Amino acid sequence: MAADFLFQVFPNSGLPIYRQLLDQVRRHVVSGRVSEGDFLPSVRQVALELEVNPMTVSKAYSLLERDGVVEHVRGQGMRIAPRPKPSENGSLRERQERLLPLVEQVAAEAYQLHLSSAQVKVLIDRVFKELDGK
Amino acid sequence: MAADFLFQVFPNSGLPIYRQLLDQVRRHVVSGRVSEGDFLPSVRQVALELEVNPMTVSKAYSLLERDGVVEHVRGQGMRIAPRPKPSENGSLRERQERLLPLVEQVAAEAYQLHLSSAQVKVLIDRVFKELDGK
DNA sequence: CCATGTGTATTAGTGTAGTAATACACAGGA
DNA sequence: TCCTGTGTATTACTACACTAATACACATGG
Repeated sequence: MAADFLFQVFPNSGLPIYRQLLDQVRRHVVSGRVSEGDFLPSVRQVALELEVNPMTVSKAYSLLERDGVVEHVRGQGMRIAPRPKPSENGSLRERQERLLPLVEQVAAEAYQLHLSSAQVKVLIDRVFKELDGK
Repeated sequence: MAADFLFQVFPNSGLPIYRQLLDQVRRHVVSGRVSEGDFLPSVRQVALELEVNPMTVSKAYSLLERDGVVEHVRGQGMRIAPRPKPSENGSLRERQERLLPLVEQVAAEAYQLHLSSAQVKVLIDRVFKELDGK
């Protein structure tokens, strides 16, 4: 599948390495670059390629497992997990509540930037279209 | 004006004290609890009331000043700054770009939660209405 | 000019997040 | 069984975030 490598890190970016990896996997998932059932490159493989410690990669993978994005298969590695059905994730209302804090942060920042709710919604559409497109 | 005190901190909440204060000021501003020209309680006043170090309060105030939320008036304290005109904050496009990273984060999380862009936009409306209402 | 009010520069102490080195447990194929 | 491949528990080091104690600069009103 992926011809070139999935990861890239900037050690001096301020953002911790394990978090950079974690975010990149998430993005690869939503963008469809990796799909349910695919295996991520092994901890040591990533560690060698990026010249970081295996434990750092492991930390990213473990957190992804905790969040249900990947699943650990003994002796084989980390596999992209099936996306849970909506019902297993709580009711619509519960899921919206879970997203609320982030949305509040968006609203607060939008206020400072003099952006109306309509203008924010334009952004939402744009970003969602990006994701679906790929 | 404010009959009771503006601030409240939970030292063991995990969130640093200075950030709790900072966020509360921001919320007071967008909610209209404090308005342009109002003075915030002095560093020492807050420090006494909340039993924290004055420097901790000062840190929150300084960051708010850096972000243009308040302005330092020598000998008098921190005053809520006039909200900058949209034009001084960059073009519409620039301001939207500034908000983009947060929106992308929302989209990623919404994906995991099986929330459509329409469902996210409902949330946006709800939160914005909250703010305008006050 | 002194007393009292602002906020803050400087310095230091403490906890913890991030990273790394090592050794281990488990799975699968030769 | 042994070899090699998974991921990880444990431990330790280091940098930095957070907080605090102190002393200072500036403004204002008596």
